[in-house]
Amino acid sequence: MDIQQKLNQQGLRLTQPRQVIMEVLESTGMPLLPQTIQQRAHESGSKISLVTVYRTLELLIELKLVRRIHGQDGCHGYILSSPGHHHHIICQKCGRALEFNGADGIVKLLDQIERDTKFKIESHLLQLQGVCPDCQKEKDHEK
Amino acid sequence: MDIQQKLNQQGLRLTQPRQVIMEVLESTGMPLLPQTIQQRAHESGSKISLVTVYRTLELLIELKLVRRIHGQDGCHGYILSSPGHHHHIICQKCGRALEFNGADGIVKLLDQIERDTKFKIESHLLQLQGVCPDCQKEKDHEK
DNA sequence: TCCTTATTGAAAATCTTTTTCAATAAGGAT
DNA sequence: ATCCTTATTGAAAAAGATTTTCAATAAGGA
Repeated sequence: MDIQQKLNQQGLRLTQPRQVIMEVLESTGMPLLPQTIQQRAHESGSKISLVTVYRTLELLIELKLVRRIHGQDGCHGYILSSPGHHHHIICQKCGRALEFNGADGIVKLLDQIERDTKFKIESHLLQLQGVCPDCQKEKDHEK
Repeated sequence: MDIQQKLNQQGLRLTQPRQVIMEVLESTGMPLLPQTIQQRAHESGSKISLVTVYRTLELLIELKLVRRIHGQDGCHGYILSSPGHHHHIICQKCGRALEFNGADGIVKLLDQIERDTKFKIESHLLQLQGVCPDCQKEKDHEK
């Protein structure tokens, strides 16, 4: 089911701005701030109000097409997300993000924590920072 | 080394407002918003400017005495943190937070992810939500 | 092509966080 | 105990981020 259908299903419409915002997010593999999304849209020839960016992101999050990414400082970006449960690892150098699921490792970890803490775990937020393979190579060249 | 010493070490001072803010955080085991911290301080008889709350939190984070907690909505709270590396699990019912480290489970998980993604992992953000033992009991009573 | 109604954009409102600067208070020196 | 230096505070203002309002526009079914 594509986005068009997802929207129509709920009486919503696939509009120009919504398409453009999706394209901006698709063309970048990294978390973007609402401001940045607006800029990129402008650069590619579509003037979109910042208000619309906010509204669209909210919508896309509901549709599970986009996720919020948290920085240590609290400021957060938005990134396209494929369906299903997974997490993001973000490169400190180039900013690109990669999805991973690490499914069984996480399940084991959560089981262990449930035993240790006696909490019933309902949801988790896991986000990694590191250096991607490409940027590791560059680092080597510099030396 | 207590907070007094930590501060003096850097030419900083342990002031009334800083003490009060620490007390507020100590007396609650859950993440609080800056606003809420100010309110609690008022309630216990100390009028502190919101500006001071922000500044103090920033300082306490540098001193590793406090951590930021991220909500799904991006709005974040601040919570007291004991030294060392660990994470927080937050109860959805009562809001209380518990620290855990789950050290080896996490190390294994990160190793696995490094192998899978070829990223070099530098840091991670892990935060859990669930129901604490006490609130699980209450749930049973209701039934 | 028309019509209904979801959507957009501009401006204003709201909320959060940071900066500025004069007044205050911590804590070492006397 | 008192003085002095300077870190810290609070009030107001600035800056930034996000949301609301409302009239104008445009999607998509009839």
